[in-house]
Amino acid sequence: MELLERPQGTEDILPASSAEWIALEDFLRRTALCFGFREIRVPTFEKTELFSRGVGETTDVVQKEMYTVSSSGTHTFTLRPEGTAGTIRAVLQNGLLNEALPQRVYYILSCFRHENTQKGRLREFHQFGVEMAGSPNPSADAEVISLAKQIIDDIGVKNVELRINSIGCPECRKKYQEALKAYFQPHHDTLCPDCKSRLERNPMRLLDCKNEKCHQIGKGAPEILDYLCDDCSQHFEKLKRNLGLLGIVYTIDPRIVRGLDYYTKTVFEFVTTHYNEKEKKQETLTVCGGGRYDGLIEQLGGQPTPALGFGMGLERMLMTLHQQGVTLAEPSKCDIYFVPMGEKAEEKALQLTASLRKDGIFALTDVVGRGLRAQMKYADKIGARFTMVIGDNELESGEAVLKNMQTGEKITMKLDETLPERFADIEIADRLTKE
RNA sequence: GUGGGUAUAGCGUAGCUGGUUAACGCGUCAGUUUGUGGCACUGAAGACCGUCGGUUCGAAUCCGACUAUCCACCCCA
Repeated sequence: MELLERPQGTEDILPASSAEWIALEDFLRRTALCFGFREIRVPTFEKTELFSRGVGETTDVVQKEMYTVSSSGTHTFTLRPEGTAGTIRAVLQNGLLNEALPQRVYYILSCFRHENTQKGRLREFHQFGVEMAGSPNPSADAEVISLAKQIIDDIGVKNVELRINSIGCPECRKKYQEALKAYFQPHHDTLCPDCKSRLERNPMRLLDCKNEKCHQIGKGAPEILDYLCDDCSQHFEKLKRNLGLLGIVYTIDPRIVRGLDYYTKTVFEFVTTHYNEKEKKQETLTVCGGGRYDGLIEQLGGQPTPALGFGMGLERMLMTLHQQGVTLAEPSKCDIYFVPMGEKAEEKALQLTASLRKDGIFALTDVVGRGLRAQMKYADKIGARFTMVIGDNELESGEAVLKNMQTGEKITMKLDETLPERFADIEIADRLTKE
């Protein structure tokens, strides 16, 4: 039954949970709009070079996690491993930076990374993200962060911590990396093998090594914040001030370096903490990560333009909500189910169902040919809120009984063209009494 | 790429000191006389016991490999 096996790291979103995804997406769209962001939709795949140049040749994402296919032989294409590169490409290609700046766009899309899967880590996962281009000002950073913050708070995720850092501009980083090398060099022999190679390639990566020895050595390492140039330093100070004004609590985490090369200055993460009863330890999960990438647009061939953004993992958001006992939405239930008995009644039910549907009511009737009892059972199983039996008696009298499946209450109604309207009133009243 | 766990109907499980028709719960379908669902009862469908190979008279059960999946490292959303 290999055919029936889903590829590793992918998920089916079934009818039972799709309502929750829709609710989440609606919420994201509404909130993003309040901050002036409008939706952009870009292709699922792009030319491979866009990612290798945009995301960075040396990153793990580019080096070993991309799904790359060649088609015509002249180009190779890659399923997007993140949303920023393609979005910026579209913004540049379509001249969106010629509109009033800053340009604000958001996206909801799936990303693909060939990783080993585990909890909260998929090969196809969904991301909500925003990008703002055209402002070098730290208040732009604060605005983007406050959008993420508002989403996380309003949707009801708890135990979330905002961690910020500045990794400076390329100049400060160069100085810092030299300082790091100088610091770690004497410890070279005690470092783990990974870190030995990191020392040459990307010394900043040593800082978040989980190896105990490297970790200990790293504790005394110089911090990037001490190596920021005046401009970067002032930028970071103003960001902190703005966050304070917005009442946004944060911690400074000098070890956030982020895995994508395009970041400059501000980087941040929203991290959830969750106590795992089984393992008896605190687990953390990044649900949102982002930062400023002032060099990316130029790197991709546009006019030098400062920009920033974030990506938010939707599976991780839902997972965290579920761990915290929150459900965003329940699947829709049938409003009314018609139970016809006999051929004539079937015809009547068919017409009634159609007329209710035209009024936007979720109405069903038998399409299997079941008897009364079986139909009632079916209506019960699908959670129908009302049922109406139609047989010879009803056809003759032109009246039928509407039954509230939850309360058992019965109302006699005329089977004429006013039925949809009158049913809608009853249905709304029923909904209200429940809330 | 590295390390560990798991693999039996749609789902959750039992069976695992080898022994013939693989069991149970939930779910699905039909029925308990065409006039009202939830409860109960009856019955049915549904599993080549992850795959391949080995040991044996005999394998879901023991052994090996592979694959998938989960968890952790790495890294990230």
